[in-house]
Amino acid sequence: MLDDRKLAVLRAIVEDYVSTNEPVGSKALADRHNLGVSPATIRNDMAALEEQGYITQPHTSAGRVPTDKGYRLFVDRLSQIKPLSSAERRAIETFLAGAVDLDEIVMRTVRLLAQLTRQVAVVQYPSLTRSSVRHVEIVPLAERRVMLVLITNTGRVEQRVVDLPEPIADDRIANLRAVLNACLDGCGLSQVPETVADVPDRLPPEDRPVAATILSVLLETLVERHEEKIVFGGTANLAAADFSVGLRDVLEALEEQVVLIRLLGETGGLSDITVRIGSENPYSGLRGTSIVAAGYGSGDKELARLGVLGPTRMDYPVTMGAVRAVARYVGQILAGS
Amino acid sequence: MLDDRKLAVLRAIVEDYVSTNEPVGSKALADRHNLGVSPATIRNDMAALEEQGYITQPHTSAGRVPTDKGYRLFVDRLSQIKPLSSAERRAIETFLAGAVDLDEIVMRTVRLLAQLTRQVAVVQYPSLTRSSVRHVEIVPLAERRVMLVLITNTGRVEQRVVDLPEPIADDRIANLRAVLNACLDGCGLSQVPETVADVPDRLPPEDRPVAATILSVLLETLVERHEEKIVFGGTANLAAADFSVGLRDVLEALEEQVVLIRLLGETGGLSDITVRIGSENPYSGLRGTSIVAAGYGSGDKELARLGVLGPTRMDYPVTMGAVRAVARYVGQILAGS
DNA sequence: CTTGGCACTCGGGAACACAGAGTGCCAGAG
DNA sequence: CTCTGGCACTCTGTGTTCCCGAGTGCCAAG
Repeated sequence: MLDDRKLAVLRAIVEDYVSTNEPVGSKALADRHNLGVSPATIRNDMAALEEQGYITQPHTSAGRVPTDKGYRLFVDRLSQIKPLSSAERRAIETFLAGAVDLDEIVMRTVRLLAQLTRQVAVVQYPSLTRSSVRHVEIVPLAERRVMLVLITNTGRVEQRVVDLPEPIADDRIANLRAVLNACLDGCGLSQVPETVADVPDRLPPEDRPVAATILSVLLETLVERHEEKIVFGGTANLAAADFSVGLRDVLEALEEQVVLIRLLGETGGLSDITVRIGSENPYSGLRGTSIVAAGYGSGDKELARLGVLGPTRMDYPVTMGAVRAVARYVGQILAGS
Repeated sequence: MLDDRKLAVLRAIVEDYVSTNEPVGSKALADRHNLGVSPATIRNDMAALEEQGYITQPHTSAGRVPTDKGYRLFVDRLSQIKPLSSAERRAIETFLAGAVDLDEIVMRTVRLLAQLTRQVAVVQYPSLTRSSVRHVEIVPLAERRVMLVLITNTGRVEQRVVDLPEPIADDRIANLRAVLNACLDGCGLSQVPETVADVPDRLPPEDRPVAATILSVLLETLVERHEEKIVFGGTANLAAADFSVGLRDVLEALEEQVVLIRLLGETGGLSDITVRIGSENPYSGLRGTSIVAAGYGSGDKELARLGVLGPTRMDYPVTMGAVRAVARYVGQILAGS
């Protein structure tokens, strides 16, 4: 059905279209790639490719443009991920290494990705549900008010102010803190609900009401914050792409946390790269855009995802290379801190 | 030089141009506003206004458009800040009241402002330098590693991992924490450097090296984070405005923290509203945009600033009203938490 | 199966004309 | 001195027409 030459033609079309942003015709193809056949032959192949929905012409007698299906085939079978240059690798490394805390790691990652790919970058904070507890701190603020701080092994910090039902002395707080930490240290966040069930039993009866209040806030924090935290940057690159049409929709989508999270998608393997092309992705405002995403994590556990978003007409091999590389480095940095 | 009628004409031009986005001519003015004079008279006034640089014509024989100088006069002398409707007030109140921590307050404020003004919203986190210490926490992570957590009276939390020169037992950490908190509690962040100078003296000699390390990181955090944290949102509104030209520049400016901070500008009084119109603002990429900003804070102290950014052709009275209202409510919320 | 030739189609730019909105100026009235 | 109506002038934006060129599909021959 699709012999090797037809595939080569499709590849050539995608490459040319990506680099020139103009519909590509049979003559130009024959000139720029040495396919060893004449334009007429290419035209026949193109007719076949169009027949099967891999390419299309914007109007009669213009060149051909890849369809989403065409890009899909290209990504799956016709392209190889392009590794970064060693200069780029070094740049990533030094740039990320300068970060002092999680916020800064994430922020720098966004900038890095955006700059490297000239696209919009999207980075998810290490997921709460997949992290574990490193420490729980209870800080007295006023007689009947404490701040609850939860620190995860990924460096993420959640804090909440808690109003207590009754005043409580500092030493009782200290005890509560010790018990909590004893129970929870190293506990996976998803196990926290079961684990804390034991806590009241280990406390003197008079502390239990206060503990209950604090624990309920703790659980609430976990549940409520189940919605993942996510940031993006590099929107200026959108304006540079010829986008204009639909730009508004894209910006709107980016500001919708929910859409953004679904966009990054479910996890594949840790260094699997997910590509969603145009209409494949789950939000109609993003019909003209593709998403290239990957998971990152330390060790072999995926903590969260990151990726870029750009016009379907993007340089997939290069973009995928950049996303993969950044994901790996972020994983390393997180593991080391 | 500028009699009342000329000012009325200018006001009418600004209002019409803002609402229609088309150069406004003498006839249209005479029709839509009852100025009581004929178009010819208005033409004479317009000639005078143009002479003095308040309005301009895009090309010969088009209507007039206000210049930056014209908007300035309008804002300073011809307009009154328009208060929000009570429905809007209620909406603000309930929306902001639902926030559980500082991050969420800021995030919601951004959304609120963006939605209310249909413009890009910019909100600065309560400034570190103008806050004071509520609590310092030192959390042991490993034998020679602790996490330093700094909580401010505005609810802001800064954390840093510190590698220690030598192992240290938990009870010594506890002592250090107690001393630190005793010294720093309630201390304005800008006074911290002097205040911590005493700390080593109050510690047993063997703890001093460790304390020195921790203190240096603490000071570093204060200095380094002197750069203020700032977020924005509502960029989709930019695309909706006819912007197109220069949009790229605007997006770039928004992603530059430094530019953004200077944009919000120095503090005036607490409920003073600052307006920067077009070329008045300090960044060339923003020639076509205006910034409306205000300080917010609890009590009478300004903690930080917030505002919106939009095309110079914006509805200043309404925008200023929204910014002022939001700033006040945010102040209240912060004071209450 | 490939190739060169050929007629056909269509989009986009250039040239042009035209209507409409708006101006500036002037002379006369209040 | 100020306001007004009239008038000639000057633009821009839009619609029309025309033409070129790129690119195609098809066909017959190698």
